[in-house]
Amino acid sequence: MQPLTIGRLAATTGVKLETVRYYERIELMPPPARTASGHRAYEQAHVRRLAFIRRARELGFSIEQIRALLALAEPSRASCAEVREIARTHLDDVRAKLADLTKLERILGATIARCSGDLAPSCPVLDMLATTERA
Amino acid sequence: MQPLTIGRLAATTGVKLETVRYYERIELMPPPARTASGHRAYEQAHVRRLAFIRRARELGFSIEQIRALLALAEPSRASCAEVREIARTHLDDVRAKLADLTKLERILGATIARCSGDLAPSCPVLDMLATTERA
DNA sequence: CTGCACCCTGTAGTGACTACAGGCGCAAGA
DNA sequence: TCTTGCGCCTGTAGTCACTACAGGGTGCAG
Repeated sequence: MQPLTIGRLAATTGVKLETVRYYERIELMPPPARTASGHRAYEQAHVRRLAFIRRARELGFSIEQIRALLALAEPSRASCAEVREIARTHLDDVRAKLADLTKLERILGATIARCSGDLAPSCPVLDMLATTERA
Repeated sequence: MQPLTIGRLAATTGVKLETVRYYERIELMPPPARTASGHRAYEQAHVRRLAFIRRARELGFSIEQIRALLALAEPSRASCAEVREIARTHLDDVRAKLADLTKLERILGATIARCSGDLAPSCPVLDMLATTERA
């Protein structure tokens, strides 16, 4: 298997080129071999690792969480419980955000619905934002 | 009406002291008068404006959106349509995030449910992350 | 050989704060 | 009177996860 350039790795995994370099800088990705001229040369293992990272980021895991997940995935995995713990913590975060956004959606939706958009004496949106503010 | 110190303004509106100074620096809040010794002295108008900002931030409006809302609220040219446009744009954002999070919640929830936490041959969470296909 | 896409490093910018560092002003307790 | 301690001041840097340059070098097709 031929090594890939950073551009090919980025295209293959759907991660931006600058982001790959960023992941290397923060030591989330291991530094690859270099060609004689200093270009990065990636192996298949890098593709797998970066794909894993991308998927986890899409699912909203933080970089630090991914670091932990990768560490747990590395050796002989008797650590499924720890993995589940990280995932459950993240799920709790997601559910909290979901609850906030749902409430928000209701408030904003109801307020905007009351707004005619015409030249009205007062604006329901501004009224909602300011019970005491006028000017 | 006595002017307030920055600490009192912060306590009254529930905005942190450093955040008040930050809002002044980015010109979201107008610079208040100063006492002889250089301490900030706030009027009632500042309290109203900061309360408006806080409410809007709670509802997830960006600083730039709030800047626009405040500009529209300033004179008596009640351009309710423009205000509604900003609010509707924000509502669209909220709904998009809501959809993403809902999907996420489903995937994470289902995956974790499949996880025993015991010593299993493979971990469903890691398997899901290692899978490139989109769910 | 001349373009031009690709790669390199390093730094700074994003949003919306938050956290110091290092100092001054002012009122109350010993 | 001293001192303690809080609250205020400025300015800078850190957070998170990138993203966007600036200013070059490399590699290959035409």
